[in-house]
This record gives sequence, structure tokens and C-alpha cells, in this order.
Amino acid sequence: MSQRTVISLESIRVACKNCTLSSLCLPMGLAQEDVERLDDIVKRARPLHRGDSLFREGDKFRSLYVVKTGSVKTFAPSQEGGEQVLGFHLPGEIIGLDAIDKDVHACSARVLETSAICEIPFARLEELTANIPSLQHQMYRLLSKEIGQDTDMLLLLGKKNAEERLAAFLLSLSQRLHKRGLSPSDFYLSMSRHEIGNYLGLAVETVSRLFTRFQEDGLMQVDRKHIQLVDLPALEALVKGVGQGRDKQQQPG
Amino acid sequence: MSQRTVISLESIRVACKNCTLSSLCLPMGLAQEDVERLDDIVKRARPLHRGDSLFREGDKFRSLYVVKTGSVKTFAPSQEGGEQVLGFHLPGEIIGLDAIDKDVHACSARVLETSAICEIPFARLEELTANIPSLQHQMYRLLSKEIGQDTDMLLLLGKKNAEERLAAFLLSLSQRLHKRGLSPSDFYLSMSRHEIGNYLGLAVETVSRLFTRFQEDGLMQVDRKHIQLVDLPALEALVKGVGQGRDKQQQPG
DNA sequence: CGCGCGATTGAGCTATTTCAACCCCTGTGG
DNA sequence: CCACAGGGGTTGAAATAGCTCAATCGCGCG
Repeated sequence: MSQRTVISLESIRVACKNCTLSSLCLPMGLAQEDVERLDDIVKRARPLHRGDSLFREGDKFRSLYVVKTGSVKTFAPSQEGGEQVLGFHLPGEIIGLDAIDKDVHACSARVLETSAICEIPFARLEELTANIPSLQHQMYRLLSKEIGQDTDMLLLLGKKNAEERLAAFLLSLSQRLHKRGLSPSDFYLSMSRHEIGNYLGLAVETVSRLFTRFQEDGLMQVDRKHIQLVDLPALEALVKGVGQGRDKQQQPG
Repeated sequence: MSQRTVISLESIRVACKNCTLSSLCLPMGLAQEDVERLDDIVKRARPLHRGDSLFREGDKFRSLYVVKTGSVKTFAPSQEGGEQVLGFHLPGEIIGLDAIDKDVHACSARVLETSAICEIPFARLEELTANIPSLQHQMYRLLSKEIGQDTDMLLLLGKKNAEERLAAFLLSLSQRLHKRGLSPSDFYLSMSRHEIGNYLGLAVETVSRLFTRFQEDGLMQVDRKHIQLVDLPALEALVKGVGQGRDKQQQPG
């Protein structure tokens, strides 16, 4: 038993090395030596289970987290017990960047399924980046990328209808899984319809109806949490706004 | 004439120094010497006019921009000539952080009224931050803050109704202007109703009707672009969701 | 002084929400 | 091994917030 545990931890450790690499050092530029320095500060992860918290709103900010396997949702309280789901985080993705500013977490992170998560103490990472210019650059890129993604989401919530939102959501999952070497067209949702709706600014019922409709239209197969995207191109067409968006505004000047 | 020009530029230069200071070095931590080094790389600004572009979508990323006076909107094309307004940027605010990742601007920035804008070549800033840990930290905070703001916006678009959105928008302007020493309750809008609606994910007509209603309800005075917020507390109550939001979801675990 | 665009206002229209009932897994305990 | 409870999911019907269309207004500018 303890033997098994050790092996298991080590395998996580190794995998963790990989995920740190791909998240933080995407386009290379790091010397082997630096990669190891970076890796040294990454804490090995225990497996976490559905419902476990990475951190809660109000917690002091100490670390960034990288999803190795599994998935995590982040959410912030809105009013009166309600919550806004801010994101779903898949393997290779990083969590906690929004807390650097105030040094306090403004949202909570909860594990959606059994997951392995790496922890990166931010203070140590910061020291490291001060000494490795290319790593500093990666950090800037990482933060900037997060802004870009939020921007995409703003566009989604501001301009797209229910159909387009769900299609965009499915495609986003598809692409992100694909990037990690998983099937882009056959996967299991780790989040509930309710959480999807919350994330997309839609009622649960709307999400449910759309799943049904998409299936009827031959775009996908749905069996509970099991999703198969049958017609990727059609979904893409949906998102691009073949059902055109509002606002044809053109600005002078 | 050339005499006047020199004076004018110099005054901008000085003001620019201030705005750089307050944006990048908010909670101090920079030695006087470092502040000067930072200031040395900031390019002095020519006054820009309504309709002028700071950059356009697709442009190579070179610099960040800080609004000294005036205002700027950023926007991205959505589909078919439509655009999504991503933000309005007031004095002291920084523009362009989202472009670091891809080294290309994903959105355009256009000046809404005669404005003075400082330019900070990012490459030079990056060098500087590598040598000044506290400045590096400020940069991280700056980027992180931007993420936090986007998150707030997601919450707004995902969970709030028209009334709450407009109230939140007005209060945001109010607070940001106040932070710069301007009146929090009496100001001029530099953007059109159309742009406000676009930004908030509402139709122009809805914005217009809400302005009228808010005025009828004694929350504010509206005269074209001239806004006077009469009852700040009431507006705050509106945003907080006295008109409660949807979604009472509580998660197990 | 007239043109034109931004803003306002009115009146239906519709996408989406809300409310409500029901179904179907899943897991639990007898 | 089966009955039952409970939560998530689906489906239908009614309600509605906000959009669209359309007309009018009025300021600002040439």
C-alpha cells in the first residue's frame, strides 16, 4: 500500500513537470538548467476529489495552480447566495492569476472530478522570473493570454445568442482537449448543465433544450455527460454567426 | 508658435510622469532613481483627437498606452462589420496588455475625445522590470488587475439585467473619475448611447429608456452627454441586486 | 437655414426565462 | 434484490425583459 502510494506520487510528479513546462514555457526559450529550477519550486500534487477546494474567495493568495488531470471550476459569489461560474479549467491550464493584484483570492476554485493539481508558490516563482528574463516574458504572456480569453468571453456574453454560446462552449472544450492530445469530438462533461448555464449566462432549461436541438439537428450526440461532436464544421459555422449577431455599428473617424 | 508648442509638450511630459507613476507604481516600492529610469522610457504624447487610432486589430504590438487626459475606447470586430466595445479607458488607465501574448493587437483602440496619451515601449519596460523587482511586481499586479476587471464584467454580462448593468456602468465611471480627483457625480460622457449599449450588451433604445427612467426616478439628471448622479446610494443598491439576480445555485461538496 | 445623425419614444415581437410537472439515473437501506 | 428518495435533467406552457422596427425629435454643423 505505501509502496503503491509512493509510485503514484512520483508519477504525478513527473507528469507535473510536463504540465508546468507546457503552461509556462510554451515556446521554449528556457535553458535546461532554468527549467529545472522552475520545476524545483513546483509542489507535488496529491489527488483531489470532486468538491475539494483549491482556495476560497477571501483566502490569502499564495500559489498558482496548474491542472494536471481532471478539471476545476472557478466561481465568484454574485448576490444572495447565487454564484457566477467564471471558468472551467482543463489539464494544462493555470488558476489563480487574478489574485496577484490584491494578494487575496476574489473567487473560489473547486475540483469537479478526481484531479491532480500542481501548486506553484507565487513568491518563489516571482523570484525566479526576476532572474530569468525569458521566464518573465512567459509570465507576462500568460497573464496577457488570460486577459485575451476573458475578452473573448465578453464578446460571447455581450453579442451572442443562446445557440451560439453553447456552440462556442462546446468548441472551446473540444479544442482545449485536443491540444492536450485528447479526443476533440468525444468527451465527458465534468460539470452539470446548471454550471454550464451559469457560465454561459443561460437558464438550465435553455441549455438542456439546446442539447436536445443540437442532437436533433445532427450536430452532436448527447448521452448524459457523454458528448460526441458529430459535425464540428457546422458548430463552427454556428459560432461564426451564420445566425448573425446584433449591432452593425460602424464608427466614423 | 513653436514656443507655445514646446511649452505645451513639456506640460504633457510632466503630467505624463504623474500618470505613469500612479498607474504603474501605485503602492510605491520604487526608489526615486528607478522611477526616473521608468520615466525615461515613456514617450511624450502628442494630443490626439476624436477618431484617431492608437492601434488597430492586427497591428504588431510595440507599446502600452496610458491615458493622461481624455478617453479611449477599445473594441474588437465581432461578425459582419459589427463590433464589440471592450472597454472605455479614462485618465490613469492603461491599454494594450492583452496584446503581449500574441505580440499582435487583437483589438483596436480609438480616441473618443481630444486626449493626451503616453506610450511605453514594452520591450524597454520589460528590460526595466527584469532589473527592478518591485517594478516587476507592479507589472504582475497590473496584469492581474486587468483580469479581475474582466471578471467583474463577466459577472455583469452574465447575471445582471439592463437596469443593473447601466447602474454599474455609471458607478464605475463615477468611481474611476473620482479616483483621479474629478467629480464623481457630475461628468460628461465621451461615448455615444450606442457605444454604451454595445459595451453593456444592450440595445441603444434600452439604454436610452433607462436613462429616462433613472431620471424620472430621481437617480440622476441627464442632459445629452452631461450626467449628474443625484442619488449614488440608490444606484449602488440597484447594482447590489436589490432587484435580485438569478441563480440561487448552491454546490454540494 | 436645412441636413443628418444621435437620441428618444412607441408598439409589437420573440428569444429566453420562469414555473411546474415529470422522468430517469444512482445510490441507499431495508 | 428491490423499493424508494433525491438530484440532475428534460419537457411543456405561460410570462416577460429586452429587441426590433418605425416614427419623431432636436441638437450641431456646414
